[in-house]
Amino acid sequence: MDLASSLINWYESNKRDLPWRHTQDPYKIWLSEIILQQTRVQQGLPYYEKFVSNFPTVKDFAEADIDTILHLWQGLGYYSRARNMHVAAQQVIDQYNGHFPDNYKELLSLKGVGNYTAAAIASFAFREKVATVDGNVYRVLSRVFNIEEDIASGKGQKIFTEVANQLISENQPDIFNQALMEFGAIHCTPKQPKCETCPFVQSCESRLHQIIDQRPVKLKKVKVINQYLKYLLIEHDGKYLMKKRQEGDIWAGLFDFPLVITSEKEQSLSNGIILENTQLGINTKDIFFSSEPIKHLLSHRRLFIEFFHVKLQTLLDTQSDIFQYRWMDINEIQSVGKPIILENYLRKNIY
DNA sequence: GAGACGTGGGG
DNA sequence: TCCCCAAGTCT
Repeated sequence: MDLASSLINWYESNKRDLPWRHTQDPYKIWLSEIILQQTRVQQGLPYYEKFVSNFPTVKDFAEADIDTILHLWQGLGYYSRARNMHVAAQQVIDQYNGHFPDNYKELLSLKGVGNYTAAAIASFAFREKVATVDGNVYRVLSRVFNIEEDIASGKGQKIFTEVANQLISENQPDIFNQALMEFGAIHCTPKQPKCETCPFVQSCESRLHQIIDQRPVKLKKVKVINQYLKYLLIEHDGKYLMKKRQEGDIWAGLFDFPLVITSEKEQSLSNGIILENTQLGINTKDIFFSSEPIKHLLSHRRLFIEFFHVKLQTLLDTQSDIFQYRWMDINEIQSVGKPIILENYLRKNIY
């Protein structure tokens, strides 16, 4: 039996029951694929349910307010996914008459839909014979065929895509794609793969050479930097000063408090630093409470965060609109998307 | 092509 | 505690 058939057999008796496997609706498949990018199934599941029930159709999604979408997305990370989805939904409405494009090539034109996601939608919703090449596929193929090429390189991506498209089932490309990824996700796992019960153990080349733990080859190492964030919770008349974060930085589109960022650990918060970073006329003597530092890890930064509570007796005489600041009460703050670190802190101390 | 972009889980 | 990672894409 060929690899594709064995894989599909394995899949039929081992697959997880996941909601997006019960639909052929390209919209719902698109939702699930974007949500699952760089995200575990367990973390993505509740978000999928939330989005499907809040926006049953791509039209509902396209017409929604981006702030509502980002609030629903809160806690999932990689917020550009949500912003890009909003654009893509509008593309579907405007350019495709409200119907998702039904082929790989056109799907690629949608914002936030790259090689992987276009292949996923094309094969799952329309049975197009195009391989989905994700992290699981890299891992499984690199092990079974002992492919040494760096998966982060352009050459590597080309090689793995070719191999996958060579293996893909003629009649069931959709099931094959699901099966290969599922096999990587729950059987040929990054750590402690279940080689004892693997249907391919006899022919797995990296297993034969005992170098499974060296596959796939991933050379790229992300550099992690330290940053020290000091948030100012400026309160007046039951409202707090916030602003929407702009494009080109983390948490773009989410709401945030004024903050001071330094790359070195500062001993104290001086008036000069506050003024320089926030342009607000806040004085350190207005601070009546400061929290213990909280460590928050991003994939590319180590954040050390402190919260400084400021109570204003009189309103700031700065022109806060110029800096796009606005006063928001607790209800408003709860209703918008915020970095998870803020949501956690507010829940514990303010809400 | 390298780097940026979040969060949570597991060893 | 630390490191790696989880259904990638954009700039």
